Amino acid sequence: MAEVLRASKPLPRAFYERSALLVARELVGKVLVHRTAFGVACGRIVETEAYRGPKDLAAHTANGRRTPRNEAMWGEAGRAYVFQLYGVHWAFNAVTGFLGEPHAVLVRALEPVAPFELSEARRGMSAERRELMNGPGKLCAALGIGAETYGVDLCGTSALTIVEGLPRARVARSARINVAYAGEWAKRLWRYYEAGNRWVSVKPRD
DNA sequence: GAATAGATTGTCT
DNA sequence: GACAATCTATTCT
Repeated sequence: MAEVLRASKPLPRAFYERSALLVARELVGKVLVHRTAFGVACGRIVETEAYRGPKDLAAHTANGRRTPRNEAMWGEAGRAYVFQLYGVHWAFNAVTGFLGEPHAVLVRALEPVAPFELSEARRGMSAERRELMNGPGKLCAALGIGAETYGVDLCGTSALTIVEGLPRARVARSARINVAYAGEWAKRLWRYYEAGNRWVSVKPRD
């Protein structure tokens, strides 16, 4: 896998300049990579969710809301939208669509990819554990994603990128997680995950 | 494996 | 002041 990563280039901007639903589906199987002074940590994307403001009431950009926090969602596709919730956990999104279209894809779970050392140290557990990066907050902790990566360009030479991954199994879909407040929008099947993958966060009940 | 409760703080109204 | 695109420990089956 390490060789695969070295040979892989970041996904081009054109990849992100499409419907969030399409990008969410196609991100499954790709590999998220973060290089820092401490080393490299990465994971294969196995679960995503699409957020499509201003109509989508589950999105931070619902009803055209635009604040310092969600500014990145209004910007260029292919950049990172990182936010903190519950004051402690970080979550990572890839901005999608065209300029002025505040859409993004939340990465909800990763399958560990070697080298594991840095992720294991950051999470204080072995890569054998299902909990290493099977949730939005957990994967950000494992990869060291935080305030410093806000708005970073995923398509350039940044420390944070997404590269072509390994073949994937069937991609299944379900309703998004923890967005009950969005009413009818919460029922949309905008969560995508690799069928049968043990690293998916919440067990699908489809 | 599944369900439940409590933690905890930045962000926006 | 209310709430949040969550996590962890705990308590069950």
